[in-house]
Amino acid sequence: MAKEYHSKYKTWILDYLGERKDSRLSASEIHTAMAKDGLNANLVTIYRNLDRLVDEKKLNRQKISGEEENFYQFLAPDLHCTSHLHLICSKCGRIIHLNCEFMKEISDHLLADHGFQIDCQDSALVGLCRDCRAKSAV
Amino acid sequence: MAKEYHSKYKTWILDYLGERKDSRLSASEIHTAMAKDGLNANLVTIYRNLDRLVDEKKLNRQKISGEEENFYQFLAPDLHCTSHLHLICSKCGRIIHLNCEFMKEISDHLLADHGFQIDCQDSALVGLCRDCRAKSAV
DNA sequence: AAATAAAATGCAAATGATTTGCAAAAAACG
DNA sequence: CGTTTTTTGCAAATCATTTGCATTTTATTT
Repeated sequence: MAKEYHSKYKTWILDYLGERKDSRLSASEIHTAMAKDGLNANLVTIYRNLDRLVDEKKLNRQKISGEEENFYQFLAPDLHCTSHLHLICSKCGRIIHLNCEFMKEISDHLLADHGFQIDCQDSALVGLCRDCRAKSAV
Repeated sequence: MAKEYHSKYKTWILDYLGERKDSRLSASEIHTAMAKDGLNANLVTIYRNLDRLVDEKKLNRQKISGEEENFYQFLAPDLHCTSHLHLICSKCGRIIHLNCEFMKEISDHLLADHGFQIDCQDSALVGLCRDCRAKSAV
């Protein structure tokens, strides 16, 4: 008879990120957005709920070169985020889920020719998305 | 008539990482290794020299998911590190330079099919190298 | 070799993201 | 309601990294 507690903050975070599957937000960005929505949690509470959600594998935590903060990203079973790579735009933060047949070629090649077994969850390809490339090519 | 100062610490760091092109070390690892070699610099000095070397594009600074520290990697023009991806073993830290023809296929595909222009310098594929995979498959 | 200028160093303290200890508030369940 | 367990907030700790500043080292010029 395990008790089922729930935190409104945790629910809010999951909903919020679930509506933004193509982006990744930092703890403080989430904190700010939540406050704008009238829900005032302590930043520590945000961190704790993010930790729980990562433990429950409902969110993914990513840190890439040049960033000082961790970023959190929605992770649902039906997104298959553990089996594909993510492209992250270094300008706007947009996430592109690399859900194409080419993905398999990459992992096969790495394994066959380099003996390397990729861990998609922790890997990320950084660069410029189409929109930001267009903007910067003024 | 720009004066040319040089720091023995900077030289030591570059030499040390230059002899370890297939690995990446953190500031404190470098600090420790340097001390073992009888050269005692303050950790702050290590940080400052690493910054300079990154500015001079002689080292690359990388941070990946799950790591709290920055890691530094030797970067020489003849290694073409800016135009290929790096595979990083999450277990032993080994770096594999993805210097193969397949690399071009990856970047071409990302650009053509996803409009994404990869920045190899900040991208890294994390996973298990051949040796660590063999060990963990006991 | 001494004087000057610029850069490199060490120390202490600041920073910024994240974590932790602890007591109080909220939720679950009998 | 009363008890138990979880969640929260606050203050303080932590950890990697950075900064301010006075001192030392180095390069270059007398």
